[in-house]
Amino acid sequence: MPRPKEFIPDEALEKAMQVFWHKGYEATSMEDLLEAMDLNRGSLYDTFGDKRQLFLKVIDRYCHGFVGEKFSLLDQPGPALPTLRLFIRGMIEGGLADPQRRGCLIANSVMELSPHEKEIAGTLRQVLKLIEDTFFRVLTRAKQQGELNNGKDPRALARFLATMMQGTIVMIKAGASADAVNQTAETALTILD
Amino acid sequence: MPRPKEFIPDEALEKAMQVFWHKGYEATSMEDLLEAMDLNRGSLYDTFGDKRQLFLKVIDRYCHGFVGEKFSLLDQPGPALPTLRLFIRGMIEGGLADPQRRGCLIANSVMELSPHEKEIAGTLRQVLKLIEDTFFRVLTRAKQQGELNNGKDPRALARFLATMMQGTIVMIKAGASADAVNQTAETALTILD
DNA sequence: CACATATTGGAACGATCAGTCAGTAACAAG
DNA sequence: CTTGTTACTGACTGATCGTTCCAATATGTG
Repeated sequence: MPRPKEFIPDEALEKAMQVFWHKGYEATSMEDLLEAMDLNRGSLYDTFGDKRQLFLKVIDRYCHGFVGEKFSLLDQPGPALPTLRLFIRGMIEGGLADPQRRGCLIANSVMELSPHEKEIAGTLRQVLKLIEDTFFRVLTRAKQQGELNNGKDPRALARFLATMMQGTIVMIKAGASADAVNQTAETALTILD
Repeated sequence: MPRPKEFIPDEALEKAMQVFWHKGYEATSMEDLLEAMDLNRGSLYDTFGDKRQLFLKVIDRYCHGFVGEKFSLLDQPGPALPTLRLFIRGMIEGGLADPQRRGCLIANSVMELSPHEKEIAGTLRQVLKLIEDTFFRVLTRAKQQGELNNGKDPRALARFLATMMQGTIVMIKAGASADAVNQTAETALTILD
């Protein structure tokens, strides 16, 4: 009996994500979102709540969709360490290829909001934990398969890789050259040897 | 003959820096700045120009004062590598000790503004280059003094350390535990062995 | 003491902010 | 067709944004 929506919520959420990713939370106005999502105020507020709630939904989508999809590659059986290396190089290549240098929505949001928005900060911390844990699993598997030196600590390495990724994102956003970023990544990866 | 200013510009700039550091550029209002700097609109605009110009002055101050001061320790004669290790550990300890977890004004600004504000982005890139070059000098010195393995590349390591620092700042802002951050730092430092 | 000058305090500007709401439109069930 | 339920529309709110402007004020010099 209700009148059907004239938009697909998930598609609208995708558009909202692009805007937040590109401009950041504060710098994104509801006007921006309405235009990008191609719907009107009432529909937006009815469907997604206010700006913060919408943003939380966007973060959730980014986490489960974008991040989850990419990182699930690491949990597939087969050689662990080479896959991990390829994954990290691919991640960096992707970041460098973006002409807008938007970096990573998670890192952007941590830097902009974590100190002030406790609820959002909690969500973001969970995502980072998820990333660390994925690295941990693949490193543990690498160790079991004899690909990783037995003296190495998978937890420490997982944290190291996660931190390194975030640092690389900062450098990419700062405008570092592809050469410098790649050299840094290769330097970091030597720690797995 | 003119009436003297009732405030010390440099002190006011210091206050402005604290606000920008804590809240970020967009989220800081002129109202916030007026209150913190304890002066009135006319004086602020006459002395520092508009918000962006004030921010550039703040960045400049942060770079020459805060960053310059700390990093100059690395250029002093004596043992290079141990000094570098102490420096990095001290940097991280300082970041963790800040109850507000403000991170680093440079990194914060890169993440918030670099993609959109070309002028500010240029200034920030210069500061990061300055940091990388300081690491490069100390590593080169370490190599000359036989403290660093001859096979190591000072430029690559300098970039690595700079990137690692930025990543650590992200993690600190994200609310990572001191243990995790310290473990990560120690893992990263093994690359100097 | 008075002049010249820069600072000061605050009113006011238009623009934009996030969010609200009453009125209209569209669908499905009875 | 009527009715109930939801979605869309767009004008509107009060607050806040960065910025401008000016009269009042306070100072050091002649």
